[in-house]
Amino acid sequence: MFLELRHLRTLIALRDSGNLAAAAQQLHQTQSALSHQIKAIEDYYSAPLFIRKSRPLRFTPLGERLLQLAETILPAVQSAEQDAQQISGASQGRLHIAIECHNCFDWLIPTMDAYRAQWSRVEMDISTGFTFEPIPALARGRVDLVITSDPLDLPDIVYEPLFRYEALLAMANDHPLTGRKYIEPRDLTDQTLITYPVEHKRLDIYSKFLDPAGIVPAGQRTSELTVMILQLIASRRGVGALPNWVLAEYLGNRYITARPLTAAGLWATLYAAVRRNDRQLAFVDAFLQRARETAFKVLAGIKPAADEARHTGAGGQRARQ
Amino acid sequence: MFLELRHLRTLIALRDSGNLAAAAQQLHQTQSALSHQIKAIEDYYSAPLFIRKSRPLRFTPLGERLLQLAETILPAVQSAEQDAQQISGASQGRLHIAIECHNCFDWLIPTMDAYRAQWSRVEMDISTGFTFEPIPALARGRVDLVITSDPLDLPDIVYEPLFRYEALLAMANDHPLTGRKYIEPRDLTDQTLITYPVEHKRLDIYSKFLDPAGIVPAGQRTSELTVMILQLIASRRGVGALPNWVLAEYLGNRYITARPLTAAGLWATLYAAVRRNDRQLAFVDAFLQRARETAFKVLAGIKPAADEARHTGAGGQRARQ
DNA sequence: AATTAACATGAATCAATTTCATATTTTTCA
DNA sequence: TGAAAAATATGAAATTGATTCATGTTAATT
Repeated sequence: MFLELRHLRTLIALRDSGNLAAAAQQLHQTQSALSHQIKAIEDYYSAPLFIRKSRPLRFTPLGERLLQLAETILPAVQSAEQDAQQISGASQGRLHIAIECHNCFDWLIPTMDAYRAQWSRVEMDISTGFTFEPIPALARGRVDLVITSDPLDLPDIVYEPLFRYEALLAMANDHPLTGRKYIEPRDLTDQTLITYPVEHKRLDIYSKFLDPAGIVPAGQRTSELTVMILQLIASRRGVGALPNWVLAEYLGNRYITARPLTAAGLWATLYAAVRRNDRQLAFVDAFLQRARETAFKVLAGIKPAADEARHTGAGGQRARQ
Repeated sequence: MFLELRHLRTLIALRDSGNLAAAAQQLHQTQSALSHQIKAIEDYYSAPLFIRKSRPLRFTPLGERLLQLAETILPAVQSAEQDAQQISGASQGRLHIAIECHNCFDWLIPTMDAYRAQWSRVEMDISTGFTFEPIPALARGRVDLVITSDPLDLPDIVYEPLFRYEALLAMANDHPLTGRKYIEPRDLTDQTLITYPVEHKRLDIYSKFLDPAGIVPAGQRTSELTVMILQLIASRRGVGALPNWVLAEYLGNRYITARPLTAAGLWATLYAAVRRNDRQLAFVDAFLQRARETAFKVLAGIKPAADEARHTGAGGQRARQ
């Protein structure tokens, strides 16, 4: 009568990821939040849930028992929630999505396909938010969900984190910079940078990497299409910063190599912005889950290669907007 | 990912008790709280959980599905929590209980027996709080739990509701007032009232029934012992106000009859007072659960007779302290 | 021993839940 | 059918609870 599902979900995440900080990230919360939460359980039982020293983290018998409960129960909850959504009539609704990222299609299309299978009565539509301001449009009800990586604070708009990604510098396989473990701003002084054709300040590689160091690359070139950018990079016309999930499938073939920007890496979070009231609707919530799930699968494929080998992105503690 | 156990517990209570207000009472919350909570679920699924018209309340398929989830899951949670308590080492602790009610033994002893079976390492003790002020003693750490029916507001002391009970006027079987459906203050002007020997203001029959009406009974007599009071009543020495749960077993034999005080009945809530910090300890929490459970069983036996036949105690909305 | 990673903690903030007070709807009964 | 009673709903305020922020402490690593 004390436990809540939230606690059980935390335990699962903790087991899956092996340490508090990583679990917190998986749940889009801070390490502190989980620490407090676990402490609450431990205080309640006056006993520890896991052994702090020792990695990979080991659970105590108490922890194991609750974990076991989580394992038996959470799937039942999930399937009940699915049934409930189905029963409640694949309730109709509208989900007009605006995207602010050129390459989100990679995971968005699969997400929408999977989503549509369950929510056939929800009317979906995508528009690219390059010709209008998506967030104000969201506030005004013109669109219902905006995918963006920089939250703009407006009343009644909330930002649900979808996943974190890392921008990597992609270059031809035989490019001199492939020798580096990671790239520093001054490495780009004599390079041509290939980007999407959007405002300067909207490109993280400028706003978070080059500009702070006062570096300007030798040349710039733009393209609307991700595949085109990759073509240009492969054919040695320049280098470009792209999200790890985009590069995932291209790193397989031997034309392109990617390196982190900065030792710590250049990380960002992708959010789904929705109106505050819509957040608590099943058909919206389900979309968010699908998106996270799809993205997770895409990213899981590249984890060992691009991510876990290095720092885990120690960065700040910020979790949501 | 939206549901919490809290929601499921509400659904079960709702099914068990057939209407919102009763469910709320069972959960020691207000009707309003449950209404809001259910609305939240319904908003989420954009579909109703139960059909409002029609009593006994009927669930929709959506409601049924979630109810089914609750039924499969909650027992698992309960047994896991029990195991967890066991594992966590039947953690030792101290539970010195002070009671402010003369007749609480009726359910307290069974409660303690059941409790001790699970929590053998918890050191228990009872003292009657008639020679000292129990709540200050609790604050000072002299005792750990106080059973009382009138909360005294102190910082760091919280009151956990155990159950509601009704004070009934007990009288000999052939007493003239047995003719009444319920008793009014002036009915007692020519009666002798038998009470426990405690302060006038601590007796609800005075503070909430006779005093407001400005009535003084013809005589008064006191006794420490519940059985003695019952003896006196049965032998026509007077009448006395006793909680419904005390009378439950004595109404069986044909010596005593009980009637509500006032058409609405004279209701009160029995609380367990604990230090704020202690509330979130498993061994304390477990005691509260046991107490409620035991009390529930005792009261269940008399429900149809003394309670449900009349008003359900429409009274206020207040749920906890 | 110094450095870094991992976890803990107190205070402040933010969000969610609950209550209070009252309105609305439904049911019952004369 | 209308009045009274019962049941449920609702908005705003208050309370409680959870999360973050900023930083401290402990454990692991080089």
